[in-house]
Amino acid sequence: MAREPGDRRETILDSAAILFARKGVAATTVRQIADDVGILSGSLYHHFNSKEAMVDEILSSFLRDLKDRYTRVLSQKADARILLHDLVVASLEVVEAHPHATEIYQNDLNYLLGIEHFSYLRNAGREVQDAWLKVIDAGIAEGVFRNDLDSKILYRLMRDAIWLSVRWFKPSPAYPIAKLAEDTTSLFLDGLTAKTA
Amino acid sequence: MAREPGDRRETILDSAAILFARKGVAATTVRQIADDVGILSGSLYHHFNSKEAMVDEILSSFLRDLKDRYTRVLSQKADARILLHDLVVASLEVVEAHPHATEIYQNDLNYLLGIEHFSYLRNAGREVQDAWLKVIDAGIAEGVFRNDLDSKILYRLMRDAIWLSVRWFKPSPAYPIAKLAEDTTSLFLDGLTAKTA
DNA sequence: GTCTATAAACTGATAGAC
DNA sequence: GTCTATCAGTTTATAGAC
Repeated sequence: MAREPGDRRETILDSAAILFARKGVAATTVRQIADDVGILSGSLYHHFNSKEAMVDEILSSFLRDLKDRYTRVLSQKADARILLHDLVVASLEVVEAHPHATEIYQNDLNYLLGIEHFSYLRNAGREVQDAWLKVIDAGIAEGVFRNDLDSKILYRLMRDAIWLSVRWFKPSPAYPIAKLAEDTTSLFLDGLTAKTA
Repeated sequence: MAREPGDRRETILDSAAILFARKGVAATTVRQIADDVGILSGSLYHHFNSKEAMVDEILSSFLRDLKDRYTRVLSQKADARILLHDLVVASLEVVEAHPHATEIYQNDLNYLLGIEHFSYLRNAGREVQDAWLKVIDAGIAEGVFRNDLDSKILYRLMRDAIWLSVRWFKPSPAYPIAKLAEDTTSLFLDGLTAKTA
């Protein structure tokens, strides 16, 4: 098993992401990251310019993946119900692929937005919103979705329910990610009320 | 307008709560709190034993209020649909009454649970969950709610959507908190799909 | 690529004057 | 109740040896 170049960087980023997600970026010290990797804190600066740079790299790859998947979903021609379902699936797949980055984004966004360098996160959030609003508004226009609820409010309610699943959902053979996507979509599309058959 | 005793404590807690909510507990320094109040950091320790003690007081009054309101809701005899609606209303009223505490709880729970003193927050979360599960499970048993979705998953999806509204919802005359409660309940009970009348 | 050593700034908190 | 002054510990980050 030959080690690739850049392997070391990845090891460090993995440790950092786990710690950032568990205790928050501000409360995680470079010493703790170095301890976890098994080196001294000064050595981290051979690989990264700063603690911020580590956060940046973690969040960037997360957002890149998210944007790609959303673009793929929106490129389909399909019923708004299908597209909404596919956005849920795409989101949950990103949660699965980047659980720590997702948690950092959810927990520390306010803190990061206070740092000049991370102001680009505001645009990222806006692009995600645009994707959802496109689908929701199309559904309303087609008469597939109700028109008595504000689409931005619908988006925000669904967004938070979906992304915060990173805090509690652990996929298992009995309840895999695909099943959570089905159940979440079903709840949002059809509601909790029992069918009076 | 006579100043009550304890007024000063409240002033400090208000500043602290706003800063904790905006940047996170770990990233907020006692100096920043003191600056915001208009005193020096050492003077804070005449009113509080530690930074933790401030967080503790902010979260305690938040959780006390929440628990009281949930108890009042559950003491009613009513249809599960009504009780679910009332839990939503109670939650959003607590968000409105304690916006900063709500945000601190949502953003910094992981960090706080890492501090020995805040382990009681785990129980608080469990009690909230119990209240919701009681209502959801009763609704399923009565046949009012669907029985094909796991009640714990339903709870978590609704919980995160409701509580995270603290991050974006600002009540206005045109869209007051009661309206958000109606819309949220309506989405969860009836879903997004248009009625085919 | 890691370590040694350390700088420079910042942190929560304390003691005692006023 | 606030300020002055300060402590002891911690923080991110750097310079240079190995």
